[in-house]
Amino acid sequence: MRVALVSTVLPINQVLHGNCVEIMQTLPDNSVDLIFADPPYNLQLGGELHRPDNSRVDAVDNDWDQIGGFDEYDLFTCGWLEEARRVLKEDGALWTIGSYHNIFRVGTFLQDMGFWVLNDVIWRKSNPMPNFKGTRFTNAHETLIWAAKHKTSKVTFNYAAMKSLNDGVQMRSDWTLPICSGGERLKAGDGRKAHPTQKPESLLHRVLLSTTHPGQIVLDPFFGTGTTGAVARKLGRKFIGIEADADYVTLARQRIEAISPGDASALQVTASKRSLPRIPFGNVVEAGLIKPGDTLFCAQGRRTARVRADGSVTGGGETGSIHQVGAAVQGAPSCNGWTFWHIRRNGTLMPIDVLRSRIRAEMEEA
Amino acid sequence: MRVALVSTVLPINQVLHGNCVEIMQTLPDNSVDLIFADPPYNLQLGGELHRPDNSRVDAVDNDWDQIGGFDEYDLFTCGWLEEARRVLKEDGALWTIGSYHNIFRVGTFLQDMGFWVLNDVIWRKSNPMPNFKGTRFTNAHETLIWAAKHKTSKVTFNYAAMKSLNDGVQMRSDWTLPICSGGERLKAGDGRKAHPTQKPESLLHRVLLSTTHPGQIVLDPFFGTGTTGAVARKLGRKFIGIEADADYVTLARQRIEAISPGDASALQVTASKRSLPRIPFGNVVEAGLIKPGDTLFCAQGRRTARVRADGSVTGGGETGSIHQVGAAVQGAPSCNGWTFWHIRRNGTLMPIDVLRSRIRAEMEEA
DNA sequence: TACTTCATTGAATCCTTAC
DNA sequence: TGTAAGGATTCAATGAAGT
Repeated sequence: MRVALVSTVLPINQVLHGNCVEIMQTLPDNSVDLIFADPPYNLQLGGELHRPDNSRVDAVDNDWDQIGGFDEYDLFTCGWLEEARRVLKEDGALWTIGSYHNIFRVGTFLQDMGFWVLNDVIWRKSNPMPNFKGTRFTNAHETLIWAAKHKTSKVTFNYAAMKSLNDGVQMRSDWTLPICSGGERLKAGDGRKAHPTQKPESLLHRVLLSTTHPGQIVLDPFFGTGTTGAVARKLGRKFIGIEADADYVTLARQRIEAISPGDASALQVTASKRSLPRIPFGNVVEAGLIKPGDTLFCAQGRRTARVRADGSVTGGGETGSIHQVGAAVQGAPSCNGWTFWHIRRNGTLMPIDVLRSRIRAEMEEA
Repeated sequence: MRVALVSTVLPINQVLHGNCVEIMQTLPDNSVDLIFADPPYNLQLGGELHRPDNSRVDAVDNDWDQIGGFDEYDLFTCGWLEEARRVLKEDGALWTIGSYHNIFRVGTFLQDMGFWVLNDVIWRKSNPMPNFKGTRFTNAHETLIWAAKHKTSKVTFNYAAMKSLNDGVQMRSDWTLPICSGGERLKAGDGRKAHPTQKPESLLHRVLLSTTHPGQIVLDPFFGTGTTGAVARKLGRKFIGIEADADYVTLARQRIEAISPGDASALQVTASKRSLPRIPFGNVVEAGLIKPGDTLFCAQGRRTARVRADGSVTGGGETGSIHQVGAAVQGAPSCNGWTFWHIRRNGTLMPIDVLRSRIRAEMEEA
């Protein structure tokens, strides 16, 4: 048995040729930010599944063998998932994709291992292959699972960017995207499709844009012809690809080589407000934008509070922060004082958040 | 231990009160044509959740949904699935529904027991509850599994009826249907919803219409307030309902009693209006038709904006949607960005609406 | 009556940082 | 580790109330 040598230098932006479990064994613990895994679906095993002794798993087509088939598939799934989990950073997350042939099993093992499911996401194919025999519903979707390494992991989620990508409404758990075809579909030398299940770049675009920051490292243990790497390069993310098939490795390397990496300025996305620097309300008073003794109003002008020199306010018999008093006067469990309270300027009410924005802008100029 | 007495007469069109496993034990082998099961999802909710307007979300906090950890839930799942399988005819099929909390486990056990998955079907909710805290994708769907008792079972599938229901094109594995609300939603005496997870009749309509013939017997072991029975009666199918909660049993009996059987015409109201699908500008970026960093021009070429990876654009000192920035650079109150903005292709300017049309065309090709 | 506005609500594993 | 505090966060449908 081969002894894995753990490297200290990550093979960034490389396509590694070999068995994904063995190669992941050479990577250190807690080292990648995201994993995207598109494992074999246990449909056409295509020689990609092997038993621990390296004998090939034969295709099976009766009930008894089918259950045996699940056993083999389950072993295979646990194998790569365990290594993937070890390599993943504590605040990292994993995406995997599959169909009803395999996704229930992958999802169950994920949960049993302690991964924390954040969403299951449906890729609705706008142009799926029909069911030619008319015996079932058109199999028009695949299922992705987005899961954190732990329940407590602080994963990356670019909420505002997703909302922006969806014309200003919250992105849903079902994504309608066309399958990979046309010029995007890689062809082999004989003009036929190079890979049977090449994923569309639009799918990876959404995965990487939503759950990574530029510069973060994405590991794809079933790299195929390198869609993950191609999109990572376009979006300024780093990747590590692992692929067992030598032809695919060659194709993927050529494909990624030909892509000009996205420049940083074009990769700016809508930032979430949570990531902006925190401004205490006292700074607004200190800056003279509001004076001690000034009155704050709610949007309707019916509730009021009085500003004090230290940035606390008094209203409804309470004294405290703008948030605490805002919550108190409404009898609400919480309140964002920045948007709740207003000041009167030129006869109209203006949210005090405008003043915070002014201070933030001044900080930018410095 | 209680000894189950197996009856030879099926309790057709009855709502049985009790534990579903114990009651199924009184039913003979191979006796029902279809099973529809909506088991507890075992949601593990934290504390209270409030909407941005500070109103409290009325969550599912019923005892019956708290099964325990994965181990207990798995035992529970195996228990009802085994009995369900025994009671099912050899050519019968089972539907079950769930979310990512439980569906992977149910699906895995189904497969392990020898059920043969025919489709997983996605119920896309047209009006789901949003993710109020902006921490994940809107959980906008639930997953159904349709599985035959055996791989070789000759199950009922009304292909033509489904095609007709879908305006003459093959029914897909994703179904867009609204959640249960309005007059259909059963209310308790206090005017609040009687059951936290009542399913829409449109969903059961599609399930029963697609996979049963009139006169066949449908068993629902988690009957709740009886949606399965109500739709079965409307569609001329027979049902057996089992429900552990006495209040739900009473409500279900009243509900079904009030339905005139075979009155299917009342259900023909869910026909979908076909309007042009809304395409967010972000889809054009994801599809690679425009790249992050590309420049948009107005028709005269004098105003420009720069495209970002999340589908927002920057121009005239503003960042936002194509519509917002289009309005800003003109100093106009509003703007249709699809017709205002152009891209340069082969030396000429072309409205970006052309790219939207291209995406719509791909979606139509299905 | 027609239209607008506002309040309500739905299977939800729903915050983050500093002390 | 827990606690306290700042402050970020919603879409579609229904129905009642107001104009």
